[in-house]
Amino acid sequence: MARLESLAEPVILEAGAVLIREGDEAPYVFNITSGSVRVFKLLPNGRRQIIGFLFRGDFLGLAIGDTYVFTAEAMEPSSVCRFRKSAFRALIQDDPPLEHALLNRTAHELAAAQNQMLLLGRKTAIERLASFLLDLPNQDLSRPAVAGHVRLPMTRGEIADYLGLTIETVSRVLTRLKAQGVIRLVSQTDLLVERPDLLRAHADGEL
Amino acid sequence: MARLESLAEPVILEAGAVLIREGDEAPYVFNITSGSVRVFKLLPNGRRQIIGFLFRGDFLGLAIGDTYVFTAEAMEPSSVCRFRKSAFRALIQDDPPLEHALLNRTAHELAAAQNQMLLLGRKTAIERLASFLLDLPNQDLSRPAVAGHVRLPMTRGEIADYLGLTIETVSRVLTRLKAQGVIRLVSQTDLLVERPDLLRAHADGEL
DNA sequence: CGCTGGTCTTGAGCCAGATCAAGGCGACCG
DNA sequence: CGGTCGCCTTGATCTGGCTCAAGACCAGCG
Repeated sequence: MARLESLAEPVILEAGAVLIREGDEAPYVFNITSGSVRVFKLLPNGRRQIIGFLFRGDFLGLAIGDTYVFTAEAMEPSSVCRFRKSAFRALIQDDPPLEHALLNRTAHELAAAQNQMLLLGRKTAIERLASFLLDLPNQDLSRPAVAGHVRLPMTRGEIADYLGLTIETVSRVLTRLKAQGVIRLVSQTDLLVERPDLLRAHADGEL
Repeated sequence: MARLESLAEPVILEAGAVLIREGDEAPYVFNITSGSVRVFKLLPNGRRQIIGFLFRGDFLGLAIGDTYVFTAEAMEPSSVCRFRKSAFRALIQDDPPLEHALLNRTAHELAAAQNQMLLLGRKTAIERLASFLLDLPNQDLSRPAVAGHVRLPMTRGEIADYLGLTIETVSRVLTRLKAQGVIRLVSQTDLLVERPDLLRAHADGEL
């Protein structure tokens, strides 16, 4: 880790800054030190699929090949550490524990991607939202975690593009969950899960 | 590799045999030596999402955790090599090149999963089929590869569950592509791509 | 051969979610 | 504080793909 740090170039990003552009040459690997990042792919006519949301500690750009296969943008003011890929590879080369940790992370990401494939291919809108709310890492480290409290650091549009829906459907389904007493909308970015059991049942497609 | 083989237990599977059952304890890792395997997840009411099709040489069951997170079944008479996970892990432990190769494979699988997320979340039925036909590894090793020839070793139902569609839609879209002169259906399991350019355009959502 | 069961195609109608359209609600700013 | 700009919500309508239904096409088998 100490050796990793010696290679790190810190970079400060403002909200909306492009970290990685799909199709560009891929000389860097990144590690997020603060803030949040959205990773997505685009179709020619502008349709967007968000692949994931990344937070402090997450790695980015590890994927193989000479060009990036997705775009990454800061969602808010953020900071990252940048490593030249060649140097990063060399470091991994003679640090088996590091490579092992990387394999572990990648395997976890793969499992998460497979869950998302199930969600995108076979779940209804309400099941997608329920799954999403349950999966959200309750990464609200600043304040004492209130039980059932969920922060949505992204916009409705980003949620929609992550879940393969439209903004309107996301909004309507949240309203529906509220009407059912499953959740309570505290503000646009905060909500309370009042019935975790029902939310779980929805997520698993049992209702 | 030689050491790998010393740990291998060969297993013969008939068509439809269950290799891995989601939720079961996960003591084994597998490598496919012949045939083909479908990997999928189920929702309580029977909806199925096929995560991938695996062929000779592919690894299976590497994912972390104590229980399998998906089901795997042989699609035809197949054979695999089985390794105890503990032994496999120990072997990896002191074989960095092997671990490196594994990381590489996993990273590739992750990239493929991300492409599939784009497909499932944002592509139309015709775009999904076009992408699928282009991605199919032309793994027809037995006969001299005819240019543009694609074999579909799986049923329409399996294609549907892989692409997040229904059997009927898969059938209709193939008929539509045929009517457009993009492909020709030679038999139920074989087709010819007559206009690769159009197929590519469809796959990228440009039509 | 004719039967049988599985798979595939095709048609008709329907519906969940998309699209189109109109406000509402803050947050920020001068 | 009034105005403006970005989101977000809500309503009305439309539609791509699903569902339901009926045959067609085999391959295997007695």
